Amino acid sequence: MAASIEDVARRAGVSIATVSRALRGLPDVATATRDRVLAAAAELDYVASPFAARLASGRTNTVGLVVPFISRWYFGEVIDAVETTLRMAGFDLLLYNLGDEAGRARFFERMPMRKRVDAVLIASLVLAENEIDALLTLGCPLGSLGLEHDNFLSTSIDDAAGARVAAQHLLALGHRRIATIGGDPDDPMRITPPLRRREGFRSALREAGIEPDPQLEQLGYFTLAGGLEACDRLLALPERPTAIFAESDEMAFGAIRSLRLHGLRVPEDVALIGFDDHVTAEVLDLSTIRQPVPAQAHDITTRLLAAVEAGDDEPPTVDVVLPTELVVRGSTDPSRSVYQS
Amino acid sequence: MAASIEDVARRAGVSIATVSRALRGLPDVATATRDRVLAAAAELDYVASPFAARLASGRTNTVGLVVPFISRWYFGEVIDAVETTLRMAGFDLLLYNLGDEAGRARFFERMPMRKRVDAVLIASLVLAENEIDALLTLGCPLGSLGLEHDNFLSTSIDDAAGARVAAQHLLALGHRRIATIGGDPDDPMRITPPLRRREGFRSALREAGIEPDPQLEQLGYFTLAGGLEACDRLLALPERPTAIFAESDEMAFGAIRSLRLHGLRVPEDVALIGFDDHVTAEVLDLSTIRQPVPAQAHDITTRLLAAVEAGDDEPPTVDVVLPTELVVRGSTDPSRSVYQS
DNA sequence: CTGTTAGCGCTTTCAA
DNA sequence: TTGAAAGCGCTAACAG
Repeated sequence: MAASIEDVARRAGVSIATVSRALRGLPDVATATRDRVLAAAAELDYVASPFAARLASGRTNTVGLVVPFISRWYFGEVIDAVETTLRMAGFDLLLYNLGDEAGRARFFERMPMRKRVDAVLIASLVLAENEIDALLTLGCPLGSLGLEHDNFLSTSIDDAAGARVAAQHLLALGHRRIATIGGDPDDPMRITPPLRRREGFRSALREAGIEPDPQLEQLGYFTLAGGLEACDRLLALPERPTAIFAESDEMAFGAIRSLRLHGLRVPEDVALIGFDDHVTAEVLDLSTIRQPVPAQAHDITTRLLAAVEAGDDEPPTVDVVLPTELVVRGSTDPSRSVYQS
Repeated sequence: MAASIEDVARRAGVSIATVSRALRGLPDVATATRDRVLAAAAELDYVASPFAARLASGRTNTVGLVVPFISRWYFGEVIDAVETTLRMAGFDLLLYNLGDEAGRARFFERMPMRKRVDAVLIASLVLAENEIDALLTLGCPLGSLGLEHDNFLSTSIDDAAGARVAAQHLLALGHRRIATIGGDPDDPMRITPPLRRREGFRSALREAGIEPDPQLEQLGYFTLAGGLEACDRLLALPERPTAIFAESDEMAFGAIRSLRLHGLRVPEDVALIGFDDHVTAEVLDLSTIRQPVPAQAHDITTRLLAAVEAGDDEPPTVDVVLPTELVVRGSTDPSRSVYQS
């Protein structure tokens, strides 16, 4: 069997209490004693049993991360960054994937993280009242990525502002008939961006004296295939748009494909801008609104850990908003285009 | 504070041992007693403390999943499927992302899963001797996804056979000058597919009496951008290939982009086939070799859990190989093409 | 079928 | 600065 704290204590000639203190770097341990303990632990290849430690201390050293999906670009980036940040802080990551409505309902009903995490991070979910209540019963710091919630720490971008910038970029290029491909605000999974990006887009048009045309707002469901179909519908209109704002790069990729299949050139026939700055956007020469996903994930995770460290079970709501950035590439600017005509 | 087992025992008028048995569904509990316990637990909204249970039983009800990357299609699918399977079995998922060589070295040195998992699943990694030894010290069932290892349960596909089928498909279409875009067999991260897919590709050519031409084998590093550049290099050859086999769909997507930028038609000028059947392959009308990622992940996870359940710390090596399937789309078959010419 | 009693391997007072 | 001892909240014999 693996060595226990008693083995180390015996070997170092001290009590188990001293071993515990020495190994955790607590003060009030003589340097010589600490060295002896460290040496003994190293020789025995000792690691503390996390479960015993958790039971005794009440701290789990684990953070729960809740995502609606795993296999989408944004969430992959989030999981990656959160995992890295937690790992460096010596925390474990407990991952919960909602998957669909049924999974979401089951999750909030059973609250499977009860008694097993020090903090919870929710990624890009618009939470209902009862869902928030369920999380609050956990009695630990709560974090939200992508939008604010009362009683949550949050880190996000200004989706509306980003969408405005995208629309304004197209307007500045002289476009007046601008379409958007977006998520479904009524999607039962209620993920964050749809509502706000749509809103920002519309406000930019209105400021330019253009009344948003419902026909020019198509649903792409945040998938490539959805973006393709939405673009097909736009191109089937009697008067097609001269520019398209896709509320995510993945939908923009689908739009590129659709435009190609229709024999239309980008940006000469139709200009296109996305949102996210997906790794693939550069390759496809897609203009976009860049959002810093790893930075957001790192920021919220770090602050959540700080709250745990401070023993602050209900930290005051603090919302951090990170900037987005317009990235102009060939899909809107012909002078930069690497597309074939 | 949350209710403990004693609260439930008191409320149900039984001992804590009975509560434990009743709640875990053990036999030898009178139905009436069980009902009373269940009712009391429900009223108190009781859930057992996993840490106390783990400490007492020695079982962690947790499986460690080790992946080299998170933000790649294959691994996203794997994480998703493993998480779902574990969740349904009441197990927690502990996710470890290697990220790069340094992270990989750190992982195998510290073995951060020691004393915290009942089984370990390694995704698509070619393990070195010392890495295998490190894992064996965990003394729990080990699983490998994507290739076999001694002393591991494994589930994979026959990468070589899949690649052969891809090459044979191109040969059957009359192509003789066939290129491949693959991973780097010398990649320090040593992920699985590169070696075998390359091998299968070459053997198919040889059987057709064609000696593989090193110039026609380019590295795409399993990324879209890498695939694009590899394809650029192929098209820059004095005599360009008439068909390309990309060892992953993501690299094939890059190749599609490259071909487009060169003004070449698919499949008229250059035929293209990928490997994986990425969700996007259908949208891009890409022929490919379909591999069942969720099924593989589910199979290995289920068998790993069975070994845990059986208390079988060193289950005999059993390698399951799931079939791949040729999916013909427009990128190789002009008659099915939806591409613009 | 049910209760009693030891632990599981740590952390954390409290004394010394 | 260190040690003794009392738990943390369960599970698992062992009796009865």
